[in-house]
Amino acid sequence: MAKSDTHMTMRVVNHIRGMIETGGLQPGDRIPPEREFARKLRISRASLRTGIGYLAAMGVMDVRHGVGTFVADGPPEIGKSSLSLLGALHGFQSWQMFEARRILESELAALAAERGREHHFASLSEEVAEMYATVANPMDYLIHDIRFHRVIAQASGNPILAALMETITSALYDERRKTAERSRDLKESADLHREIYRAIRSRNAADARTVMTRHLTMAQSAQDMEATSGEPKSVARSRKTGKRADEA
Amino acid sequence: MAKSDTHMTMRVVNHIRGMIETGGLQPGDRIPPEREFARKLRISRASLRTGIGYLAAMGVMDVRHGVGTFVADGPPEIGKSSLSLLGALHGFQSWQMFEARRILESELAALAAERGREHHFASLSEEVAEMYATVANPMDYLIHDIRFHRVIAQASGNPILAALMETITSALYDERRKTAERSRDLKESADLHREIYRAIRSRNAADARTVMTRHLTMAQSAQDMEATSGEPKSVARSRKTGKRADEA
DNA sequence: ACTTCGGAGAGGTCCGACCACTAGAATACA
DNA sequence: TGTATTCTAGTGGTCGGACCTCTCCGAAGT
Repeated sequence: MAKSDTHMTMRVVNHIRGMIETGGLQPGDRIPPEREFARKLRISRASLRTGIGYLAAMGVMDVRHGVGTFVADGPPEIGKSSLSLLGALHGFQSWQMFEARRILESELAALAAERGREHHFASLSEEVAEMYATVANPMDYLIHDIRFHRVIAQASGNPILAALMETITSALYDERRKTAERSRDLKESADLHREIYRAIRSRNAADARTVMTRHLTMAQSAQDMEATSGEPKSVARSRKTGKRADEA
Repeated sequence: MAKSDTHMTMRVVNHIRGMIETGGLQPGDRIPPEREFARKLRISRASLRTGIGYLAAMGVMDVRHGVGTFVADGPPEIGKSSLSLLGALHGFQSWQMFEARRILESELAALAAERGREHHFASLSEEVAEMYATVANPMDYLIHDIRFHRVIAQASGNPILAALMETITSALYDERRKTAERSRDLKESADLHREIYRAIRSRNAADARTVMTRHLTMAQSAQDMEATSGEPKSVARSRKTGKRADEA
């Protein structure tokens, strides 16, 4: 994991990495134009672009056509776009994604109960109110649902876990974004969110974790039911060998 | 997340994605040589390469100089090399990584207790034995330590969580790979691993989770102590604004 | 002021040549 | 015969330089 010499790609990556680690490059900053930067690093523009592409794929750089290349701003993203690809490749099952989400979010809720601040609680309260107000409109409801969970992730005080959650949930939505839930379910869902909110606000970590687990378990079975009645196929496809994960 | 038309990169990515999703491309398979493939897709070799580079950065493709380009084999990797970069960029704290690891591995241990199979238990047992045998050699000990945790991840039956764990632990080792622990600590560590093993083998999920949590908490304080006595600097550097993570 | 137009500057794509690496075939040697 | 060496075809890596497209913003026109 060193190879600073060969491989132009790594040369670029390490150079920029160094600029970031020494604080010379911060989120939102712009790097020099490709032609100029390439000249400075004594490499071709093509090679420079390879390196930048690598960093952009990992969410570290943000390339904007006609504008420039910037260090990524906003919340960190860990392999956000890769999980669905990897999922198709390794045949991830839907229940595995739900399980991962359930585990992450439950702990996130517990942490939020311990470390959340007043403005987080205020946001959560507001989103819950909006959820009740939009039970008749699944599209709008979903927006507040997502925001609710996102606020909890922020309130947990752990951006790494928050990023992991973001990765999984986006892959989950990617898989089945249709799932137009019925209003009756949404009412129940809103009730659960309210319970979660109360547990967090009263700093009851154990309850927050428990209710969040219950909420996500229900959400999973709801989707499973809908999937079963529709097309009974799983995410996984037939594979050449099904035992790759068992080797050392 | 569609844009199949413009952007050559996405055209390539989506094409290969399609080949994977329809099962026409499986792990280990080789894609055509760049020149030929580019001609087939009616795009330049350069554009094809940017697309492949994107997929390679996400761990979906494996490009081997002088040999060919293959669909990634082996266990899935989610942003494995990106976390340390992202960490430097967003100022992830060491304790946050430890916390994420603790949460993931604790649940992984619990799941392993529920779903582990005989051959997993056998592997765990063997690694524990090796750990006791190498308490005097931190270098060798570490190998078995890592393998022990990896077997648990496999035994959990959830490759997604396993991949996330892999991502975090590798970033953790990346940060401080020196930490030559003392033999006395290793003996205690081995004892804890043995306890974890026993809990898992006896299918006691609660105990497995508890002991794993204890183990990782101890490991963290051990490293913290060592770090404090040495250089009292944190992973984070000074930032322009410290409130980026709080916006909607 | 407001709108429109155009140009500067940035990234995106392409071409075609050449370099570097790998694996296996062909060859030389013991 | 068996083994070591060399050669070579095939494949990814790098290069430079031409040209296209997109954004932004200021100048000109209304």
